Amino acid sequence: MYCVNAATDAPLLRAGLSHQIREFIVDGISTGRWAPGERIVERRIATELGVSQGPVREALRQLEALRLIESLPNRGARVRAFTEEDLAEIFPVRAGLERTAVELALPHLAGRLDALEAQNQRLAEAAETDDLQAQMRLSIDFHREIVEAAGNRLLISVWESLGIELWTTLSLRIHRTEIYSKSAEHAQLIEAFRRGDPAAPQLLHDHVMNYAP
Amino acid sequence: MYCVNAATDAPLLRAGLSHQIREFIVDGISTGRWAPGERIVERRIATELGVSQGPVREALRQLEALRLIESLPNRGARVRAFTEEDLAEIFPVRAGLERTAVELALPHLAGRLDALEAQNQRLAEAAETDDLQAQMRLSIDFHREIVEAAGNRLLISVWESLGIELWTTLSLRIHRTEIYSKSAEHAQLIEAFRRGDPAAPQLLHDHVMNYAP
DNA sequence: CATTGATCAATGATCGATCATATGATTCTA
DNA sequence: TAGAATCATATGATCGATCATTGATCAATG
Repeated sequence: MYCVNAATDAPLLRAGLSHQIREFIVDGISTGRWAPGERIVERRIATELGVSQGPVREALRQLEALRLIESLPNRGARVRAFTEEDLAEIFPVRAGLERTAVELALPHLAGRLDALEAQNQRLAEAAETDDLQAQMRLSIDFHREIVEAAGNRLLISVWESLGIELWTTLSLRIHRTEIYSKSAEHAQLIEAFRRGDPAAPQLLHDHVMNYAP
Repeated sequence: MYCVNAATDAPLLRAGLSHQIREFIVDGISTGRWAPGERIVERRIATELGVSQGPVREALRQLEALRLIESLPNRGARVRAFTEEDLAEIFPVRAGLERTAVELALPHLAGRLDALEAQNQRLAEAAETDDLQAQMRLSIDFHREIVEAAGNRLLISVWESLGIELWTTLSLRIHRTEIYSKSAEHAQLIEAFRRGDPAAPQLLHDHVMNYAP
């Protein structure tokens, strides 16, 4: 059993319908189909994708959690106007969370250094190519590895909820911002972790803030 | 137009149905109607409240975001088993966010000191009573005031998403944990803010961590 | 006896239709 | 004609019903 996207005829497997609808809308936003501030009408999407209103609603709620859209009771959803400011707000929060992550992880980060170095190696290799998307993903993976090393599930889930990858992608497409994925900086961080440097949390914090616009 | 809770006959206004259902479930969890680990069946609640499945689903998704329940695709939702560990995980995250908040707020926190002192005054007064719930709420309000002073909307929303009030209430009811709402400590913090003490962020961080179990 | 496959009940996921509200157009009144 | 009242339309919110997946039960098989 499957659905068909009326526009592209691409078959969509049933499992995780709202998930797929979410991807569809994200794509529509990042390609500019829906301009910032524009309304997103549940039923219109439902009709277009050949699904019903329910899954679309769920998708919109998920996008609201990612701060990609705003919605008011009885008045529907609209695409947020991502200003530079919106983007800038992410960095202090992310930096603060990752600083905490290192504080928590430092005791048992020693056993994870291999994974971090492997990660960073891949980033260094990708830096040779011009696949920005891949560089970004690898760079984020490096940070994710650290956050996971903290062993605090809430911290991970809060960090993931920032939707860093998504927002960075949008920022690339919409604001044409630069990406700096300096594996050299990451190497320095790894060294700090290795020697259990008490300044390591702050080092990572500042490293993140350096990305900020 | 209204619905009636079949159990209590309390009329529920239509507006914000999923909101009210959420409160109903939260209440059921905190009073032990649903034990930790127990399944929460969408249709059973829907029938009991005389509503349909949709709003119940939405309520459950909200509770999932608050980490009060867990749910798996096609397998429904169950009450999380809030261990001491779950509770403990909140504190480092909260402490990290509030440290960041002070870092951001410090420059323009001077103008907000009055509000903070008023807040803390109310807490001091409530400490005379034995209304723990009120003390907790006031204590949290003090911290919220600081987070809001940072002027970073994302930070606020992430901090709010921790559901500190809810979790503290549950912790009170389930684990019978103590609450320390030391307005004296808050007064010290205010002093640090007043003199723009660069250690203020860390002071708040440590203050929060002192609450941790 | 353990394993596999079929069957079935429970229930989450989805659907199509209806209800209710917000917004804008239209009419009415002073 | 300005402002209030009324109506029409679009659409979010909710409903009742159906589809599909899961997990349990149990028979058949090796």
